[in-house]
Amino acid sequence: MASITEVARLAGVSAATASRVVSESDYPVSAAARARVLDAARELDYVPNALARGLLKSRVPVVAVIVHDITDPYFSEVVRGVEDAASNAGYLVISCSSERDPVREASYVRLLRSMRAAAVVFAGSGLDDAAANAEIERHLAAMRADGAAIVHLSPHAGGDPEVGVDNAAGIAAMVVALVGLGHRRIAFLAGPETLFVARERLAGYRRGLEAAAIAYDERLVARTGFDLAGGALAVDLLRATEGTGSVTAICSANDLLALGALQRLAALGVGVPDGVSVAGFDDISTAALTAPSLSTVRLPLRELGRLGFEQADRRLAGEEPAPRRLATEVVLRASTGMPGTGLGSGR
Amino acid sequence: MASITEVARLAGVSAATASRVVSESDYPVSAAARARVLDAARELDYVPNALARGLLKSRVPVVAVIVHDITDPYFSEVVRGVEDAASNAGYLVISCSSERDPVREASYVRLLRSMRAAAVVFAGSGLDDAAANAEIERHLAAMRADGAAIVHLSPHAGGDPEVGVDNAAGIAAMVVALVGLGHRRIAFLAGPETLFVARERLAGYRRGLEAAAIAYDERLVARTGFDLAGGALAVDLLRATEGTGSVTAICSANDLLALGALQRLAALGVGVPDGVSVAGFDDISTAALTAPSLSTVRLPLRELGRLGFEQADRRLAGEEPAPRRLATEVVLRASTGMPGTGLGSGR
DNA sequence: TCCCGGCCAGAAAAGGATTACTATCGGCCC
DNA sequence: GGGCCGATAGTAATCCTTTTCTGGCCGGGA
Repeated sequence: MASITEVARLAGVSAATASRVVSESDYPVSAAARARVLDAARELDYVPNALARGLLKSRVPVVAVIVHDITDPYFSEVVRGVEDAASNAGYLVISCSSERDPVREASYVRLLRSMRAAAVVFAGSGLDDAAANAEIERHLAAMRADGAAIVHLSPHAGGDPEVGVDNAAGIAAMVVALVGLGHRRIAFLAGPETLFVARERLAGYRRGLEAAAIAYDERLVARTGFDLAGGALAVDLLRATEGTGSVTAICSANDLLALGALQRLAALGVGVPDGVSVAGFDDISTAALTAPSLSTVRLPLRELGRLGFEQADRRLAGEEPAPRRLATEVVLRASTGMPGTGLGSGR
Repeated sequence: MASITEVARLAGVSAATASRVVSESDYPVSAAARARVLDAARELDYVPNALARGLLKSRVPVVAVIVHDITDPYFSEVVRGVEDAASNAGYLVISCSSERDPVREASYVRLLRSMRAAAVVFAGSGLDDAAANAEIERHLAAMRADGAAIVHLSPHAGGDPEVGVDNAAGIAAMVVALVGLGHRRIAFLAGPETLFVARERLAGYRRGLEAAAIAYDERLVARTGFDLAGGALAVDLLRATEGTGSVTAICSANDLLALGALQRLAALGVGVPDGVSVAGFDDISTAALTAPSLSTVRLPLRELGRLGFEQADRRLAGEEPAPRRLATEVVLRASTGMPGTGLGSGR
């Protein structure tokens, strides 16, 4: 591969001049020299070495997105949003699936630090795990000191996200919508307690109940993993609990839980929504494809990613942009309806 | 951020010695010096600069995956497979959504070249677009000459993939399975003609018909985009064609097409499978979640990604691994059954 | 005529790590 | 005792680009 030196030699100028031309510096270069350099660069198929450049600038045009799992439609959508904005700005996007494993996450962040990534966007919620967060925070501090931008899209140990959605308000709105349909016994699939975002959503559930003057009943809250399997398990847990037969609606902290519940309910012969109504949260692309199609709360995921990059970009430019909070929207599809026969029905 | 020089100074040794310790070279270093260097590195929170290292080695521990769209479950699954294998080997994964736009793809490859990515894995099928492929090929040639590994997981302009599946055999097997259920009039949603993989799958459809001694009928083949919208459109196209009312099964070149068809058929009031049977291809995670759940051909997508990285890794190690072909498997779910009332039924 | 400012070109240093090469020292063989 | 070898340590070159600094040259003002 040709280097700037070879381009300079072919063009009959110094490396400095060649560099000024190809990197579009505003240092003045005569038109003649400029043309010769451009010709030489084309001739040699010159592509600048981003590593050499990065070594000097202590930053390489790469933004990383830390997700829990790239195959989760929630995260792939966010990553796509980051990528749309980032590629316009000439950045590449690294995606890291941490599987919610703090050790993996830490080793990713270390690698990103060693690569001098310009920015790190944390798409997933942080975990409440002090020991693990310590190492991550050490790396992040070093990166920040070095000029990198760190952006969170979900609540985390360090506080609120720079760009995010109002999770509590979103869930509360769904609870209110369910109440509007006539439901009074509404269960909640809460996901894991260690996840900050899950806590916010649980708080939203409580707030929604409060707004409807319905008493909070701990027995109606199922805490499981944040995925399909967790949703199925939650249904079983709920049904095994005393006093849940009269539940007519299940509100979920995310779509995957709701989808898992849907599958399990179908297997159990509980109709949806004529037995129980089921609502999700996130509006991942699959939600509209299931049968019955899933009522949920739409999060502008791609937009979230786009704004996440934009926030990072402005930070890199030395600005101090204000935090952003995006609006959510309740989307009622076929999985919710008037109160039915209840969770206790079916086989 | 501390450099190796500072570590060396604190340890009271030369940079060379410090480097030999932290990079685990097999050059002999006394136990005493080694311990002092390790202590100093820990003390200074030293993390080697991957750019400096990469500048020297002309390669950075990054593997890129070129996909059409990371939000397509097919691709996110493949990317995840690459990542699983790559992160074990200490690599980061860059994903690039080209949107099947050759210009975008070319600019991504250029960026990867400038970054000295160690490997590029093309997850999606190539497009038959000579002009666009020329620039890409120029960059790839330079990267290969520089020691990078290029791996394709789908057929492309340059020929067969290094790791891939037998698309034709997979589709043919599904056609045979449909024939086994009693179908004789089987339509095919082919996707775009310009996509190499779509051509292979169409060939598989013809081969399957041939095996069942059914004449190929061009009117039963719908060529559209490779996504949900394409599937819906294909149903409309088919229904607008003379002589398709008797079609009892729709075989699709990928799951997204089949899912789009499913949605459209539901809207049209054509039952599945009692009106027509619908079959997909790929077995993306959504396929099992729809209603009716989608019969399809399972591709080991994650495994494909894993092996793609492994192939790249072995190439980087100087080996010349043999191409791999992975087996596919017909998965019959609820969207297929005995021949029904036909595509012409419904509203 | 002399000096100064503007324009442009180039030399050289810096950024961080690796490695080929050189150097030192103790010990061993003849 | 001289020469040589093995084990370590260090020096310096190298990867490629950017940028600061120096300097040449030309035109214009005093």
